[in-house]
Amino acid sequence: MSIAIENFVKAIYKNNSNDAKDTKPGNIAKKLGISSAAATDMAKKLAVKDLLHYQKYQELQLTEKGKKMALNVVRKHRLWEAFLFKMFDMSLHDIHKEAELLEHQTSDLLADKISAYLGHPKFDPHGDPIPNANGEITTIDTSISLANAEEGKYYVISRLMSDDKEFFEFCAHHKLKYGHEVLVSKQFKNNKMTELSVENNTILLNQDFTTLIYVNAIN
Amino acid sequence: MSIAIENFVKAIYKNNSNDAKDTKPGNIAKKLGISSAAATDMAKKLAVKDLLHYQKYQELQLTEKGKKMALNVVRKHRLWEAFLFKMFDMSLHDIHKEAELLEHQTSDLLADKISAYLGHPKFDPHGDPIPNANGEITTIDTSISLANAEEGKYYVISRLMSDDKEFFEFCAHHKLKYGHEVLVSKQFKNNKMTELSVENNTILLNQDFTTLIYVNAIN
DNA sequence: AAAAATACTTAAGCTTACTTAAAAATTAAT
DNA sequence: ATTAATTTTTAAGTAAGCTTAAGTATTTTT
Repeated sequence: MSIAIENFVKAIYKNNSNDAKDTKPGNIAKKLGISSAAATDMAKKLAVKDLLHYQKYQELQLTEKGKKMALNVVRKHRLWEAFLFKMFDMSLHDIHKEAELLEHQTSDLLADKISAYLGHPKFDPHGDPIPNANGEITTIDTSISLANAEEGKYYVISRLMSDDKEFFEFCAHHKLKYGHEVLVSKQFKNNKMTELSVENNTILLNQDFTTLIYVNAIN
Repeated sequence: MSIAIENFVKAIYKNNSNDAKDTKPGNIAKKLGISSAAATDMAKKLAVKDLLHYQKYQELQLTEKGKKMALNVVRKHRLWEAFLFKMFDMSLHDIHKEAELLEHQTSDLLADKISAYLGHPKFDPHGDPIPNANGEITTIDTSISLANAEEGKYYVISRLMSDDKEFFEFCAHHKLKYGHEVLVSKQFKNNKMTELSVENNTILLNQDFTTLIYVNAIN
């Protein structure tokens, strides 16, 4: 299957699993940076290949086959992220960009070798779960976004859900990294802002960022 | 530049540097597994991009720009080979196949990281020289093919010049590996065959293989 | 519930990277 | 040095993956 197809199927998968779920061609097109006409075309083509269900004007839905393909690509992406992160001193954003390319040119064999070398990790450096060789995600995500965190509580960062360069630069600069501890010092509910304490520094985040950072409470 | 272009330019480069030098479209086409019509088309296109010189019915010649592109791809290929060879337990042929794909999806940045991690190696696991970041090969190859080796002399294997699966399986099975020592016990000049002694075993090679294995004399 | 805005689909067309089949040039052979 | 064989080129055509523009359906707004 082509890179375009893999990316299309992956975009639908990520759209379903992440935020809300407008999986109509237009929204997928936006994520992929193509026209919605192209997305409609592709959707029809993939329906014939039994990778998704397509009905005019309806949401796109991956078939089991499509979901499996998406998870296989996601697996390779996240394994590359984990591997590059361990091996080389590169920014999270650079690692993401490399993984975005390498994921399509990696045999299942090599993916398994990487996974074994890393000790079959369950999460990548963003905290995203890594599907196993069968395309299954066995971990349960109990984390919540910072936007929904409770004032006065301590949390551990479990996920940085983005692929935006500026976001990662911000996070790196303010020590907002996977596994780090933060105190939610204040929630400004009306203004949808969150005040954090990280290693003696105070940071004020707006909703654009608080919805991208997921955390687990320390009990 | 596309994968097709990178592979085309690489094929010309390898054809020039390796064996003789029929670099007419038909021969390049054969190496790439495409029709010669397609190769002629591509040659014309690349001439416009100043990657090679094209004149009807003449040999294709890379420009400086084309050579640089080829060497950049070759560098990435050989770095991946060296890297995968070091990290994972995979056959030389499998490593070659992975590198063939990864070479086109690797940023210069990542290539440099891999090179640095490996201590800027000068050779890959086949003994092929690795161009530096400027596309220069600084090593001098003094090796000769087994076909031209002298009877009764000891040699060290310096290059396995192929990408054929059976060839590598044969080499692996008979301990014909980069850096290993061999004794050329007999040259059957009329039959173009070479008898080797490798770790107490005797092997008889025909010309198909002796021209692919390069060695350096032990003085 | 009708009008306006938005979004999806269709249609036509483009580029890349191929193909096959025929025509033209080169190379090899007698 | 012709003829024959081979190879290269040209020409026409295909499929993938896009584009823009126009048409049509769906949503949203009032």
